[in-house]
Amino acid sequence: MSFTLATWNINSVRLRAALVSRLLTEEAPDILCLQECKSPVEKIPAETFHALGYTHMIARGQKGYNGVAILSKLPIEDAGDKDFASLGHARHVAGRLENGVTIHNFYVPAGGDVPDRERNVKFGQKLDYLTEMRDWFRAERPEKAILVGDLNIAPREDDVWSHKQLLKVVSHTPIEVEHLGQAQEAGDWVDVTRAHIPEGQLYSWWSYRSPNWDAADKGRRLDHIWATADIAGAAHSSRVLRAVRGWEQPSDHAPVFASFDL
DNA sequence: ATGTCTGGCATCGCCAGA
Repeated sequence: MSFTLATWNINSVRLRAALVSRLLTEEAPDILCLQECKSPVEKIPAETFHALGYTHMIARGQKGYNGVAILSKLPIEDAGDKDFASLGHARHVAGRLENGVTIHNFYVPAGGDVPDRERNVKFGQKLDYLTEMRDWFRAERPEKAILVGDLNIAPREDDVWSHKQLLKVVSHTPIEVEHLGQAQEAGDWVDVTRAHIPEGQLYSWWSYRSPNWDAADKGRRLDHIWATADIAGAAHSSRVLRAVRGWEQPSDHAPVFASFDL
């Protein structure tokens, strides 16, 4: 069984339903995982995606913030969700394909502006969220699983436009990178994107606040595709669709793709 | 500090979150 999977922080699935349709039409991934849908599940334009062949949707939503969804051409069953750090947020949902592969779709908390949990509650929540992910993976020992999403951390020096200038900026601080690394290690997760693209600067997000995002290229790789070690070797063809960041009224994130031959 | 977006509403201008 072969399939192509994509992950994309859409920053409002209702406002950008036409962009989702365009990606589904032009790139036709078998599975698209969305984050920041910012919509209750019942208001996601599922019929629009259904008409394009995405007849399955598993989603968790809330009013205004967060929200994750998995759109699929392939049959997929709901495999539950977790509310790490007990935030009461819709930040995770899992689906299981007929071949037994589980897909986890995550939206890790952004963590606010100040990288100090004593002064910024949101930063502490982000670290707690990652710690609870780690503990869950330690207990669960996931197999035949894929984890995607906006993890809101750019772990490597070449995942940001300036390692030095971002060391104290939330998303690239050493403590966040350490927490993410522990969660990754606990689940024996392979960073599929970097396994395929090991060299060079690679980003999936460019701030709305920076004009000329393309020329300035002050990006960060916040969006990830991981796979457990048992199936990571079946992955190939990873890529970031940078051009999507240049579409009209875009999300500030570009979609990340990978294919699997299982 | 600034920049730019989003959804929500004690809504038509502001706020929080990112």
